Amino acid sequence: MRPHLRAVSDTEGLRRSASGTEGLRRANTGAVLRALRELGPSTRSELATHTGLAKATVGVIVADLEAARAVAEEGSRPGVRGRPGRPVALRGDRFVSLGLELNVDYVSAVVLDLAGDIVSTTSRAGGTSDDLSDLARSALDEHVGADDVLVGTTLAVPALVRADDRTVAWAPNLRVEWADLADALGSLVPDVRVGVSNDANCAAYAESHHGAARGASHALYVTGTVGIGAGIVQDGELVRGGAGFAGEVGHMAVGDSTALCGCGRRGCWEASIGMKAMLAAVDMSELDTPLRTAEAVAERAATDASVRDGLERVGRDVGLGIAVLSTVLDPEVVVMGGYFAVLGDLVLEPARRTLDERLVSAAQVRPELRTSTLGIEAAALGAAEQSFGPVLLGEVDLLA
Amino acid sequence: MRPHLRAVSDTEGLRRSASGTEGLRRANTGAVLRALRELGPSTRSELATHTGLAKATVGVIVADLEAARAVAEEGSRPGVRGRPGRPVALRGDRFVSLGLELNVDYVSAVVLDLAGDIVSTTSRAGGTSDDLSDLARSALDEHVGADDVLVGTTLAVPALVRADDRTVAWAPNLRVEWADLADALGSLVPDVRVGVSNDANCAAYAESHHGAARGASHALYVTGTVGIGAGIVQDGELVRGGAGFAGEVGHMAVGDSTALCGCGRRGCWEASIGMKAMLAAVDMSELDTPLRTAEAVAERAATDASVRDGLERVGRDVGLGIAVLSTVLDPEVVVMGGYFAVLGDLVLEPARRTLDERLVSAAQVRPELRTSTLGIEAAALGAAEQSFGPVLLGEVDLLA
DNA sequence: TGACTTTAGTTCGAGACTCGTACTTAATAG
DNA sequence: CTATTAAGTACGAGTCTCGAACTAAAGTCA
Repeated sequence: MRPHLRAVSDTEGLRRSASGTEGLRRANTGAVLRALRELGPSTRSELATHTGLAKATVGVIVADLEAARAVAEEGSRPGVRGRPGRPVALRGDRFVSLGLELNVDYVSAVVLDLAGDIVSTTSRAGGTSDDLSDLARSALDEHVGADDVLVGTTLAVPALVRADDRTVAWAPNLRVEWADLADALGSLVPDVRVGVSNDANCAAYAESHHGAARGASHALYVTGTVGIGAGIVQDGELVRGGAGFAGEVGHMAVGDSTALCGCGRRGCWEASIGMKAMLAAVDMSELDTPLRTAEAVAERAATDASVRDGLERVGRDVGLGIAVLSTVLDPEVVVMGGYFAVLGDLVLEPARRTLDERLVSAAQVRPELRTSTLGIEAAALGAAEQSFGPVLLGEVDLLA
Repeated sequence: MRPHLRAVSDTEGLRRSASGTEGLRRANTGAVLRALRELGPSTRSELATHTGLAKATVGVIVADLEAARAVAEEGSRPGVRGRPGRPVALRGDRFVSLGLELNVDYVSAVVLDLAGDIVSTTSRAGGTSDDLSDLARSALDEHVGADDVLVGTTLAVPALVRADDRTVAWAPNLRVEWADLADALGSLVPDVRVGVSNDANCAAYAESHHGAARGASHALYVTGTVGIGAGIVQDGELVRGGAGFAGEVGHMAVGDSTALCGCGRRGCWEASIGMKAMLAAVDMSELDTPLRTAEAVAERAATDASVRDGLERVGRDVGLGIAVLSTVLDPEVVVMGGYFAVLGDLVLEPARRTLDERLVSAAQVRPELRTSTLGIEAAALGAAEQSFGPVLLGEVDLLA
C-alpha cells in the first residue's frame, strides 16, 4: 500500500464550481492548464493572450503551479528579438489519474499524468473483481510514488451506468458483486473519488483526446464485437442522456429488418453488423478472441472475393447506421473501434459510399470515418482522462 | 422607430465569461436570476441557500437588480415565526427579448420578458423578408417601450443553420435574400445581437422551458408536417453538432425501407411518417393548411376504422424512429409537435407500444411521449428564450 | 562597443468582489 | 411584556484580477 498517497479531496473541491474569489482562481487555473495542454510548452505571455488573462495574473498562477510541481520551466527558445520567453510545460511526475476497465474476459489499467502522457498501460485476461483490483494495485505500486497525487479513478464497464456516474443499472454480460468491487477499490485508493462509466463512452472520450478524433470537438465512436455500442462527444463533453444510457445503438432498428438479434427482436443494427452477422456474411466461424477472428477474416479477404463481397454487404449496413447517427448528431469525425478497426477499409469503404448516398443535403459534409488507433486500452485511457476533467475545468483544486 | 431603445451590448458583454471579479459578479447574478426563474418569488435567504452564496452577497446582488428594475419586492408572507422574509420576484416590464420565426407560409413574433412570461405573440400569413420585418416592427412598437431593454433577438428558420448561429447553409424551402433580411433586422434593432437558429431546435428549447418538457433537462422534440425535424436538448442546452446541423432526422433510414421520399432516396423516415405518407395511409387528400388537414383526419378517424388503422400503421413507424432516437439520446421526455400534436393518441398510442417493444433492456425506462402544447408560436417562443440564455448564464451584464 | 529597440516578466497599488460575524429589525409564542 | 426566532444589513478582512510602471534580457544597428 501507499500510505502517503495524497488525494485531491472530493467533498471539498467539488462543492461549488465558482462563487467566491478562490473559485475564480480555480477556474482561471483550469484555463491555464487547458491552454498548456492545448498549446504545449508556452511562455507566460502566450498563456496570457490565449486565456485572455492579464500577464500579471498568469504570472501568479504559474508560480503557484510551479510550487505545486504541476509545471516546470523549460529552456528558453532564443533567436527572436526581445527578451526571450521562458516556456513552462506541464509536468507529468506528480499528478496522475488511474483509469480501469473491467470487461467480460479482460481487465485493463492505465495511469495517465497531468501532461496527458500515458505513464503505464497494462491488460490481462480475466474478468473478476479480484483480477481488476490486483491489476490496479500493481499499477499503483509500480507507477504512483508516495509523494504523488492521485486526482481520481474511473472504472469503465460494459454496462448501463446511471447518470450519477457511480452505479450500474444493467450489466447482462458481467457477473460482479458491485458492492464488493466498490469496497475493494475504495480501500485501494482511500479518499479518492471513484467514478464508474460506460466503456464505449470512455473509449469515445479517449479517441477525442488522444486518438483518431483528436482536435474534433464533436465526435462519435462506434465499437463492436458481438455487441455494438457507441459514445457521443459534443463540444468536448460526453453526451450521457437523462438516465445516463445514451449511446446504446446496438439495438436500434437499422439495417436488415428481418435479421434476428440475440436479444430476441428483429431488425437491430447489431443483427446486421455485429460480429456474428459479419461472420455469417463471410461464411467463417469464430476463433478464440474477437481480435484474432477479425484478423483471420482480413487475411482471407486478401485472397477470397466472396469474403470481400460479404464485408461489402456488412459495410453498407454499417454506413446506413452511421448515416442515421450522423444526421441526428452531426459529428465531425466518426471513429470505428472493435473489429471494424481490424478490418478497416474492407468495411469502411462501402460504409463511406452508403454514407455519401444518404447525406441530407449538398450543404452537409460527410463526417470523416476513421479507424481507432488506441487498441484495447482505449476505454481505460478514456476513464483516466475523465478523472482529469474536473481538474482541467477548474472544478477542483490541485494546490494546497 | 424607438430611438431610446437600449440594448445589452454584445461586444462588451460576451467578451469573456468569467475571469475578473466583475465576471464573477455576472456569474453570481446569473445564478440568482436562474434561482428566481426556478423557484418563483423568493426571499434573500431562500436565494442564499439555493445558490450557495452568502446572505450578504445575495443582498448586494438583489439590491443591484432592484435598482436596474429587474426584480421587485412583493408583499411579505406572514404566519411563520421570526422576522418575515421579503420575497423578491422577477419583473417583466423592463427586460425583454424578441423571438421571430420565418417559415414557408407564415411569420411569427413573440416578445418574452425576463420573468419568462409571454408579453405578446402574433402570427401572420406570408413568408417574405418584408412580412417578417413588418411583424417584428409592430411587435416592438406595441410592446417594447422606449425605456425597455431588448436583451437579444433570435430568428428561427426551417433551414440548416451553421454553428456560428448567424448564417444559413441550406434552406431549400425558403426564397429569401439573407443579406437583406440581416440588414432589415439589424436596422430594426440596432446594437442588439441577432441570432439565427433552426426552427426545430427553437421549438425544442421552448418545449423544455415552457411546454410539455418543462422540468426535464433531457428532452427530444419531433415535429412534422411534410418534412420531419427534431431538436435535442441535453442538460438543458441544445445539441447542435459540429456544423450546427444536428437533429435533421427526416431523412434517416428508418421505417419502410422501400418508401420513396421526396428527396429521391428510399427508406427515409419522412417517407413513412411525413404528412404525405400519413395521408396516403388513411386515403385522404391534403387541404389548404397542414393544421386543417390533420384536423380533418382526426375527425374522420372518430367514425372510420380504416382511418384509424392507417394511423396505427403510421404510429408504429413513428414509434420505430422514436425508439432509434431514444436509444441514442436517452431523453426523459419526447414532445411531438406538428401534425402529431393534432392527431394525438391516434398516432402516439401505437408509437408507445412499438417503443416498449424496442427498449434495450429492463433497466431502461420508456421516455414519456407527449404532445406539444405550444402551438404555432413554439419556434418563435424558443427563439426568444434563447436570447435570454446568456443573461441567465451570467455571460452578459444586465446592469450598467 | 554601446546606445537603442523589442519583448518577457514582475512589482505594486487600486478596485471589485465574497464572506463571516456581529448587529439590527420584525415578526410570533408564551 | 419578554423571550425567541429568523431575515436582512453593516462592516471589516481576505482574495483576486488588472493596468501601469518598471526591470530584465535578449537582438539590432551605428
